[in-house]
Amino acid sequence: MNSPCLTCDLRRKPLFEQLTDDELTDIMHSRSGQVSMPPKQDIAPSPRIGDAVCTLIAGWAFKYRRLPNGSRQILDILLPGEAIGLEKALTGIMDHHVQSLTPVTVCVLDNGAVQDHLIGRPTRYRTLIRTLFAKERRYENRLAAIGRLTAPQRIGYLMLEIFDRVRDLGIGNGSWVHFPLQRQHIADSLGLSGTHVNRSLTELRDRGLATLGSNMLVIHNRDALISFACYTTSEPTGCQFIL
Amino acid sequence: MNSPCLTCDLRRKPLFEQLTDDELTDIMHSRSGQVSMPPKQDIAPSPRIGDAVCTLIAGWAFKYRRLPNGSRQILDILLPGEAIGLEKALTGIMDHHVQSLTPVTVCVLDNGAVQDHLIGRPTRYRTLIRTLFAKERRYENRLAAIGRLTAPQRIGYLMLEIFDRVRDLGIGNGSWVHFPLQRQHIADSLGLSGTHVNRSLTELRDRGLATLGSNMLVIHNRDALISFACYTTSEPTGCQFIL
DNA sequence: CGTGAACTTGAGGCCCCTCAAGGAGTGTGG
DNA sequence: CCACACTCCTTGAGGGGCCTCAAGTTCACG
Repeated sequence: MNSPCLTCDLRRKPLFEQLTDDELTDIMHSRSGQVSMPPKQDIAPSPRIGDAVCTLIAGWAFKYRRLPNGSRQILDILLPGEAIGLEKALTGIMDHHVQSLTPVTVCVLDNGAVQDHLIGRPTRYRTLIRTLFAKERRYENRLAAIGRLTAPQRIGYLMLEIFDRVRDLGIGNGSWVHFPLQRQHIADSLGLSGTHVNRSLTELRDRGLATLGSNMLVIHNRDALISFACYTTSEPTGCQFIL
Repeated sequence: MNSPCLTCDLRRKPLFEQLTDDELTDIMHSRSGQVSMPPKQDIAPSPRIGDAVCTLIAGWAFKYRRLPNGSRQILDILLPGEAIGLEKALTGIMDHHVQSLTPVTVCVLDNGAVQDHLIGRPTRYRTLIRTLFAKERRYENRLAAIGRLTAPQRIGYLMLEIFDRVRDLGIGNGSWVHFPLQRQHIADSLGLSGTHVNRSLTELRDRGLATLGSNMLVIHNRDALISFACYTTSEPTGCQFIL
């Protein structure tokens, strides 16, 4: 039951910090199970998982918040390897929801055990801090995009950001990637309306920059799209924290 | 020359982590000096400070980025106690500028010494992580505000956020605070134009919510403004990291 | 008193929103 | 096999929020 961590392919990817045997054993012991869910389900908080920490090991999800006026703001897209609810374990606060975008599988961990895991492991602290700084940069980029770019530019920015993150994970293939976000997800990520996202997508296609087909994104001219969307290409973060 | 840290009033404020004598001595030794600058000057990177880490000990500043199309996006307002350039020391990357908003004073530290300071001090690591999570929440709030609120709502949100941060620092006084942001600063923080900020300010005043006078913000009806601006009141973060 | 920066106010226009209806694809039940 | 429902995508029309450009006003400062 606790063996999967040792043979987990995801951890081995060069994007992530490579754990020592000691660390791996410790994580394994704090693992309480594995849960799979269909798309469009709230992962956290949820009846099945509560507000425990978990690691997304397969599938896509997104972090979002709902405003008093009913609208939804998507805060981040979550890819395999990302921790869900870590802030709940470490700071006691979790003021957003996480919903699955595709079928997902998560590893559920024990909150207290995660806190204990970090104690006495300064390397892990340092990696977590680097990862948090990287996320801060991503938020800053997003802020600049939403605040200062037009709709087609924002969409181009989102495309490039996701494209690069998928590529860094090592699951990209040339100039196209799997892209399970619907129009409304893009809209809620970028402060737009669903219908206008659609119009902007045709503009991106007509300009020969990128095409969004059925769950598939093709980038026709990366350099042109980068300059069109004012994209700041981010150098790989070194190693990313993973639980 | 190195004694000021021991008598520094800023560190004693309850908002910040209280350092042990050992930690304080260590910080003192990595201090290379103190610099004062007038408003509207770039603090980092700058000829006088380079890209060294420093702590803002008096005055207001802001973090910003300039886009290829010439526009400016303000990423965050910096208040006394905030570290400048910490990401440069810990991750090697610093892709924004910091400019003074009022006359400021910063304590300049040695980059390498700051890295060494953290090693072997898990409590400081933990505080830094909590502070980074808190900043992540602030960015998420800002993202939701810019993405999903109207101009007057966004401005109300910014007012409340700054008001609360100043109050948490212990330098607020009842229902008004010093507020050195100009129209254009507000605009560049919230993805608006300077002229429209002005129009929105008159709306906030006409609604009896808040008035922005010469470098002074008065909040007339806090509860009404909170509900108008969809503000999520943030519980104090416990203790904030300070160098 | 002249100068420059910031604030204020107006006019016109565009980007994006809202509302609405139709089309395409998919799963379900008869 | 087809009708039906449901979701998502697409396209259109109209309107409003915010932008841009521009001129006038206030204020600090030399």
